[in-house]
Amino acid sequence: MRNTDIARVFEHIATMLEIEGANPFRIRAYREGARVVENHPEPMSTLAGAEGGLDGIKGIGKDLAQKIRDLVATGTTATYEELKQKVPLEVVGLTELHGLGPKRVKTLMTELHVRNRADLERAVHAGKLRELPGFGETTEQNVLKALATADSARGRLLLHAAWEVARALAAHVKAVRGVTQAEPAGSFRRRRETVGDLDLVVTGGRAESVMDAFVAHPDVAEVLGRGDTKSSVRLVNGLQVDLRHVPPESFGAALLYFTGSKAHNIELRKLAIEKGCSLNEYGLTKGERSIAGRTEEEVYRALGMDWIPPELREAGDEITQALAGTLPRLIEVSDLRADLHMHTDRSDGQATLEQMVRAAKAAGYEYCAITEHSKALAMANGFDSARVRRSVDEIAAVRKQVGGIHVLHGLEVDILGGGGLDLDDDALALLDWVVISLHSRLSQPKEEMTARVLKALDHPRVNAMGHPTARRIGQRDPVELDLEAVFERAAERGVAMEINAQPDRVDLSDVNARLAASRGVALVIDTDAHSTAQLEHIRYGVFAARRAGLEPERVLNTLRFAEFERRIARSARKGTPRGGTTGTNEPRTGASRKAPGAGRKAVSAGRKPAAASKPTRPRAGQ
DNA sequence: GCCGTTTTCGGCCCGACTGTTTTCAGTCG
Repeated sequence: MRNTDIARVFEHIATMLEIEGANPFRIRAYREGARVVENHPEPMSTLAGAEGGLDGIKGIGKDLAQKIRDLVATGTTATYEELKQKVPLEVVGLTELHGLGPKRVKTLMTELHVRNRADLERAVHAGKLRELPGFGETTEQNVLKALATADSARGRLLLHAAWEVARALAAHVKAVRGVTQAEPAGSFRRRRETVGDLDLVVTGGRAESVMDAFVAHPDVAEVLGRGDTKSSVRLVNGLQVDLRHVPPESFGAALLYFTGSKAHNIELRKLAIEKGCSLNEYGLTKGERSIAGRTEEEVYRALGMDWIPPELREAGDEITQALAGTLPRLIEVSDLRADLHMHTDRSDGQATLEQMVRAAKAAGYEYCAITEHSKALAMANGFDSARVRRSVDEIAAVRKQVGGIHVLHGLEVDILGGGGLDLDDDALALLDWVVISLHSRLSQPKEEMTARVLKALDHPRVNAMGHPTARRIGQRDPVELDLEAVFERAAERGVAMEINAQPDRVDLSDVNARLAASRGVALVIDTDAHSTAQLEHIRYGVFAARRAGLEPERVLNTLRFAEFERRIARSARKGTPRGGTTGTNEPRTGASRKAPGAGRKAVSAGRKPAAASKPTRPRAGQ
């Protein structure tokens, strides 16, 4: 059982207790336990086996430790089983719908005998919700909307939820004697933000041994089918996985075929036909003669084009580009030199300031920005101006404690309802890096929301906008916002747009990031990490950027620190309105592109961080 | 249920917003 699985059980227990009306602090303890487990760098399954392995983990006491041991050993725990009798899991799932919390779900259960989604849908459509105490017509409409939103993501899993298990399965199968290659294909390989199912393409070894190993994997909950070349299973997390065993001479063609997208494949087959060939999952053939199929490169080459990264295979313009040899050099995680959005336990993060900075350094970054919340998020311990002033010294101290990485004193400032910023100008002037974000009043009508964001972008101290559409995949739609207008203004003002890498945000999305780049907007890719473990989520931001076709030059935090400092200082001078040209956002070619990542680890060796000896922000006073 | 503890139980982040009310409950973050 993985940490994420254990965390999910604790989350479920918390919600069940909430519906039952249990002691709120007991509920919180389970929630906290879930968070701690999910973000813990070591697997609970290992720790549970070792004597005292679970001791001293903050948030995990005697009781939860025992439950973790139960879960690891038996897959469940008594409390969970008992609660499931009273509150079915399907009912727990209903609380994930926006606008439905434990109290209303409890009412639905007792008053209307709602036991699952289907019951709820029937009740909503029959107009029964509005009659319930605490409900009304608006709430009924909101539930209807929430059901529709959830529908679009139904049956699909966040890429992050499939990530570990897909890689583990591939490695598991690869370990079978004789197997030479095992690759997850499908939308997983194209790095879409959610995946419906997983296709695993395998070659080498005896098919029978491969199938044996596959269905025996500990994460397999159910075997749906098993044949000579194909088997299907359902995993404990609900994901369906199909494995196909193919001969080595077909591996590339099969990988290509099962990676898709369907539209991309159709375009390729058309091209093959133009050349008098035929393309299918077994290979590219001309009459009886096999032309290519062993590798993807071989197939693409035979069709007269460059190999296309899976992220681009959506039948946009990638085939034209591949034929012309003009595919972009897509950004990679190793191109990034900074993470510019992260929280510590000073606001609502879990790690201390020092731990977070050390983790960023360990991730190989040359610089980073610590960006706590502002005071509008009271529950998150948001900073007011006095707290920001105290923070100046704290940041200075951590720069001394942890050498070898430049630490920017940042803040994630709330955009208030009218477009004002949740921090006064004097305090803003103390910051090196200002990210502005929407966290409240997310249902404003489009015109109001657009005006609000445009006003915020106009503030001269703003460097970037965090998770610009505030969506939560499968849970909350993006805000109503005229993105064209927002990108235009951002380009004018030199404000970067963030690709937030939280797996359930990925915001900007690939599509919107592409639009932003086409309008000359600079992008930043950040994790918004609330723990050191979440720094790894950066990959999901990079995936979106790759799907958007972004080259490293488009992304601000690929710049070396000195260049980055110059860039944000230049943006600061653009504070007063001027005839907007996007020219200053054009990529600087050359310098940043050479030897990606080469300088990162080297920097920590000797160079003293400039920021450490200069606590005031570089652009202050300009 | 966890933590801290001046060891055995008291305290545990709460403000904004919405939609329901007619003074506040529920939800969100």
